[in-house]
Amino acid sequence: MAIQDFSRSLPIMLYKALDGILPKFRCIFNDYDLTEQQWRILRVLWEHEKIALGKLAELTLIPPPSLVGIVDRLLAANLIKRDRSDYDRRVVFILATQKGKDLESKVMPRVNDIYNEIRESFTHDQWSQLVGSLEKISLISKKQ
Amino acid sequence: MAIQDFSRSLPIMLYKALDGILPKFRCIFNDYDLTEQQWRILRVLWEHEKIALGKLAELTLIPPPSLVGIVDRLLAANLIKRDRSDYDRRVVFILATQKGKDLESKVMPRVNDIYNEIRESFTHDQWSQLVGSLEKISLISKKQ
DNA sequence: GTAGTTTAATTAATATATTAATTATTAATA
DNA sequence: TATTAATAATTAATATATTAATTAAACTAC
Repeated sequence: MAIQDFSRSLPIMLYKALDGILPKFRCIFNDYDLTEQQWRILRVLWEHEKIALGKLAELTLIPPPSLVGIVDRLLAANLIKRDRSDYDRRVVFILATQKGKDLESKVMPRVNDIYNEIRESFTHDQWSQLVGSLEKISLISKKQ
Repeated sequence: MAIQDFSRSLPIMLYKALDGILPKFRCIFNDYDLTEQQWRILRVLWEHEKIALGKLAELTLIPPPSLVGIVDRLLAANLIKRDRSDYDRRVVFILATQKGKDLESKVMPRVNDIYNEIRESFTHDQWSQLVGSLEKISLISKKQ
């Protein structure tokens, strides 16, 4: 099999796709002094009143060692709270403060506009094909 | 329009896809004491005898400020050389050393095996659909 | 030919990723 | 129960990303 062009390797294509859409979102986050990772954490907290740090790492795709520092900074910005579990003292729950909750109505509409703009540039069939392929790829390292 | 599940947002799906395949490649790079970014630079140098740092940043998708430090470390490992241009003293060319060139025959076959393994889990049609969609996404921030 | 502008690389400051080790707690087992 | 093993969070060390500012060189217009 012929050696493929590096620019058409799957990792590079995925990185380039991210580079293509992230700037649009970053413009929005920037207006609220949020980094992309901070946004991801708040985004999850708007759907979960209370969530263990490990579960938060899983849903945000942020590795736990990174998460600790990001949580520290969100704490300093008074956007979230820490709350150690009474049932299992190893577990730390993360919750949004009122200030953190209030951001949802400001940020989400603008973010959804971008989501829709992207989504609408594909047909329904193209989109479900894409979603299916990406899900398949994300499972590759899971099979033994 | 209904608020979509965060886990099905395009950025998260792209990140998850990367998380699905990168571990397979990292195992290989690890055997040669290379980081993923160092590998990307060498990968490009195996196709370009001599390349300006700016062009290297473009092809590897590594931002120039990061590239400076990564190049420093590859230099320390004696895998590449710096060479300032005589025609334009602002430009710095990067070249692989013999030691850097020698890695190609060791790393590329193993990397190509993974590429092929992934590629073969898709039909030709699915793959070209995927490539087309990713290319389209990567152009989004380019249009005014 | 000089002032102003652009460009390529770099530096600086801060945030995040990666990997390994550590701490505190809980679970499991002899 | 004492010991061992497993788990959740954290720390540590290093590498990379992001954004803004800087430096040096080249270009442009006057």
